[in-house]
Amino acid sequence: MADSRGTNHRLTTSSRLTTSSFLVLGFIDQLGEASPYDVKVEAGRTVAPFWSMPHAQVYAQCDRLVAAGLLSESRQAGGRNRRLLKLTAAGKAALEEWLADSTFLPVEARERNILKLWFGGRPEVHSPVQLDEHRRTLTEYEQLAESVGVLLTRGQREALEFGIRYERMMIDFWQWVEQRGK
Amino acid sequence: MADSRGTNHRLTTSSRLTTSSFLVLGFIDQLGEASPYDVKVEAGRTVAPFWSMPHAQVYAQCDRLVAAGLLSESRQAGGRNRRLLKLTAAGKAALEEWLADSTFLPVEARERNILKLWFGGRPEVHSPVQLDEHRRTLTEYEQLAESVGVLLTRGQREALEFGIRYERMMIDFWQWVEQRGK
DNA sequence: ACCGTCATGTAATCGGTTACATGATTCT
DNA sequence: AGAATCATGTAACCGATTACATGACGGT
Repeated sequence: MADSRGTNHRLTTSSRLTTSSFLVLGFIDQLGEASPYDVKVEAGRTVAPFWSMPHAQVYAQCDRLVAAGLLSESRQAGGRNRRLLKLTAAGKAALEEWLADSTFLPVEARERNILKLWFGGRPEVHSPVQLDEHRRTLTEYEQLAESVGVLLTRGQREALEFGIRYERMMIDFWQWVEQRGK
Repeated sequence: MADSRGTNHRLTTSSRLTTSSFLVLGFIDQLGEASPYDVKVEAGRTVAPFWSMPHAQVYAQCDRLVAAGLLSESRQAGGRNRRLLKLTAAGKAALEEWLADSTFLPVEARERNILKLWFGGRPEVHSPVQLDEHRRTLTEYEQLAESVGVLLTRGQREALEFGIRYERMMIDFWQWVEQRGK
């Protein structure tokens, strides 16, 4: 919702760099050279649980970033005429600046089911479903950590750790909610 | 960002009820009768850390909800000509349905600073700032729980508990990040 | 030759954000 | 009387979502 709140990175006179922009920059940086499709696939494979982006948005961001001179574009000669994107010097600089910016941006939890509790939703209706799902997700993350954990970069492992801790916290929370109902 | 993902509550042919809609409905239900301004103030005072809404959005939602017949509107005779809004039967029904809907909607954490770790941001740049802020917020929440805890409704206390647990989790997480750097 | 999915977009729409604006109270 | 803030909006813009559309490639 409120992606433009907080620090503003100006793109053009009218446009701003959003977190989605930096996602795209970040992936193209990691991949060296990539098509919008590559970015979409990579994003879906990895950070989707934290920050998802429909593919239309990836294409839109690529257009904007090329227009702003943060990405360079070359067409693959034959075949599917893919757009091959690379970071320009300016793009690299913008990404580095973003990565180094430690400004605290308060995150709104946006847990709808907790809002429902606030407004009088019945815990016993919600907690079983929530518990099931969070337990499932936790298992998934823990298996990931066990199987491919050592292959991850430091930052990737840290992000996964966050996911695991988040799920554990949610499980504890919903158990607590359930418990105090008795 | 993606508020319309997941269960869709249809408002008119073209429009949907979003979480913001139910926030407005929920507050007007709690207050009995309220002006958009009352909703804005109440939202800012209470759920803002979980789900904030700029006042322009509150007014827009009120308009939509009145148009959809979920709110009834009457003008205060003298004075500031305030709009007094009440839930209609349909509005009450829509709110109840939402509250009872336990569908699990995966929440994207959208913690930008964790995304930065993913893309190679330096932990030692981020963790001190994050730790400071999360500790501050935790203290705030804990004091709230201590001072007004008993006055809260069950659901409000649960939401606050979530906030406390979230902050604790974040503090533990960033400490873990800091620790493993050594 | 056909079919699925790969890959790449476009169009329409909408909710949300930002910024501007203004009359009504209340306080000093 | 003047200032501050209360209360209520409007307008413009924009990013994001949803849905539609289509050529290219790989396997059978």
